[in-house]
Amino acid sequence: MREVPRKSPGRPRSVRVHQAILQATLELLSEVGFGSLSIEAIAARAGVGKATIYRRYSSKEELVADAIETIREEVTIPDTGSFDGDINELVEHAARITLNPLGRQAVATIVGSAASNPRFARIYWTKYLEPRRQAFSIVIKRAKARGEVPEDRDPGLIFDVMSGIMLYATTFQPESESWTSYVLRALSLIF
Amino acid sequence: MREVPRKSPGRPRSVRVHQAILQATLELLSEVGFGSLSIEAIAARAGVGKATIYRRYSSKEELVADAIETIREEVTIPDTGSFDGDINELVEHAARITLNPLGRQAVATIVGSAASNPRFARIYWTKYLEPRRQAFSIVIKRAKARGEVPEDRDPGLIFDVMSGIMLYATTFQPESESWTSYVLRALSLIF
Amino acid sequence: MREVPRKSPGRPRSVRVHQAILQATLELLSEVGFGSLSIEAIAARAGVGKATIYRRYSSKEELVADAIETIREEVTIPDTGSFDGDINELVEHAARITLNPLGRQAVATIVGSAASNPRFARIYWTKYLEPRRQAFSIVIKRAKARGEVPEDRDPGLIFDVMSGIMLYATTFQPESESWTSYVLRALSLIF
Amino acid sequence: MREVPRKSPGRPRSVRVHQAILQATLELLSEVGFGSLSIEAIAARAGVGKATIYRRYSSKEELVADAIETIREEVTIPDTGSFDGDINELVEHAARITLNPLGRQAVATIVGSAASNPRFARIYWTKYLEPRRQAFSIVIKRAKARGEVPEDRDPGLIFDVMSGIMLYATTFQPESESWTSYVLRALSLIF
DNA sequence: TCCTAAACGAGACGGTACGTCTTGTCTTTAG
DNA sequence: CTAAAGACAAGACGTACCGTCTCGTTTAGGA
Repeated sequence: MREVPRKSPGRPRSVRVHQAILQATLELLSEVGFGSLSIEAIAARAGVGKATIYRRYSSKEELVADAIETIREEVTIPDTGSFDGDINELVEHAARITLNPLGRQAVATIVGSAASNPRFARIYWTKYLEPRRQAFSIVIKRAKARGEVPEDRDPGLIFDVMSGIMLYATTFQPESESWTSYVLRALSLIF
Repeated sequence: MREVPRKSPGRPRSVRVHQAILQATLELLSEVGFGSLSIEAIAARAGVGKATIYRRYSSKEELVADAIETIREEVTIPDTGSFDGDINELVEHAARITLNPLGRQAVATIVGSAASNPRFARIYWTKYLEPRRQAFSIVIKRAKARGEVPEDRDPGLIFDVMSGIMLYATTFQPESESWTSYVLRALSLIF
Repeated sequence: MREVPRKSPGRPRSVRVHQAILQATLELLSEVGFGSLSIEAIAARAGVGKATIYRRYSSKEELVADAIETIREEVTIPDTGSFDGDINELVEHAARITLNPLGRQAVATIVGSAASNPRFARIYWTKYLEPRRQAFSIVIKRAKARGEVPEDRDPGLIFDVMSGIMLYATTFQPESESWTSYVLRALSLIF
Repeated sequence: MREVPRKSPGRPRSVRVHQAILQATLELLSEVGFGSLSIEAIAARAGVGKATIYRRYSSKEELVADAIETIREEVTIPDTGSFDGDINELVEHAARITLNPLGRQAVATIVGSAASNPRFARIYWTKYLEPRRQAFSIVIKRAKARGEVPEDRDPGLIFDVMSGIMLYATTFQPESESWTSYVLRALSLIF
């Protein structure tokens, strides 16, 4: 993004404050969940006036969406030499995100808001899933070259099915089996 | 339903009131979503005192869980003669539930609450998914008998993957394609 | 047909709460003044929720008007045997009210609000001044009978002039002289 | 037009700004009253930054006191040839001030603040009442010379009683009679 | 038929959080 | 150095619900 030379008069918005708000939001999100998240508490924890938050975001959804964005990690394209190895690495990476409190709450927030607030799901799709979906096609391309995946498979669709499985596993956490091994077992059905 | 002969003294709880509460809950759930659902509004719409609700349910989650239970439809085991036909019927049935406002909100509620309130997901699992998972194994058995599905496939796992795909499709509603055709296309990857 | 005292349904409003609100209002009024009086503080001091106050009064003015009403003392008609004695007693009685913090603030509130809120002054007039104005005419009647006051004097007007003097003295508190002796000196001009 | 010759370094305070602030203050004072008067609104109407106001005045009271000062009219000493005529002129002059919105609000502000903020009443006393009180003694002196007022009357006290009557009339605006005629009628009691 | 006791509608209650507004201070750029 | 613009921490505003608590009024057995 181009750094726009500012002309707007008045005191500029504080970067420090911005970060304090986002951090407090993420902390509280992972502690109490989206439903019990209050702007009042975020402001208090961030040491900030409520108006300072409302100046930036017009709703809790918007704020949380922005906060969640900041924790998105770099898109990683595994290249272990085998398709199985690549998939393993992707799943383990997803597990690290999905299984800590913040990740769970983030996922829950997105899916929970999706029904009443499609814009919210859109943000998650655009900012998080889409880039990974793109990157994943490279993994598939390599696997096809190695003959590990049939040529006619749609990479996007494979990614979606994988994501669906992980979403399902996260929601209805299997009890007798680890998340990772369950997901891998389910994935064996498609490959 | 026959009234069970009770011994407890005093005025018995009104069946009419019970139903009014549940109906008002479902109506409001589909209108405003779980997050904006207020007991106050439910009581008002049902023409009931708040205490009457709290006498039955100790939390919004409990009430909604009970309300959602009442809309679960009969478990249907399709038997069209071919596996493809059976799957088609299942998906179309799921579409009818998932694509109306109430169904969407119900799913969103369950997944959204899953992170902070596992009990909620548990109810949905026990009351809704599990029975269908069981029933689905019959469909698979028939398909195996017809040679349409390999013998070593785990029916439960297939059901889970299908559910995952539908959950994903419901959350990140594809824009350019209908829910049903998208889901069927994704399912073609596993069969 | 007899007007049956219709009893409204629901929990009746608590008398204890009502009094706590009024008392807290008066306390804070005398401590911080009308301008700095906050509903929040009144609620806190009364140990009451804000909504409980707003249920009864729709504005700070209304609440304070009601609170001030409760401190109005009994209308006293002095009868010392002489007009001078009666006036003395009235002024001393007024002094007791006007010179304590609560009385000062009450007067200040009424006069300060009179410009933007005539209704406020009206209440004070109807509930406080009018009855005293009526009662005062008896004092004058006795004085006229004794020949201490000319027959053609309008009792209401005399009362108004007396009140004006006291209001003026209260507002521009003389420094070198006591309120009482100053007021009596001023009154000597009219009698 | 040239700015006033400066001695202090830096940009001099703008006279235009100063006047804009005072005018906006008076306008808003007469529109919404002292209680609802906000620095924010004054700054907005004057087209001025809030800090510019705070640089000049450290409180709303100070600002309003200064603003009210600017509207004080010249002290006029009537000389119609008769005491009655002089009084008539004084009362009519007072009516012009007291009966327009700004005058009413100014009076209300002064009296309303007197209880919690004696300094405020002091300003009004010093800047407004005192000079007129002095001037009034000349009117009385002439009346005494003409034999219209007894020699032993204290001019200051007469002025005070007159002011008290007017203050009272302004606060409890008589309904059935004009302010002026009511005041004159009341004054007839002392002369 | 009366008595007992819970259920019911209504709504008051002490609170929490909402989103907005104002206060007095601060930080920036422009003059 | 002042001015405008506006960000900032603090906290009051009046509203909406929370979950609990009286009220007076049904609505059922059991006596």
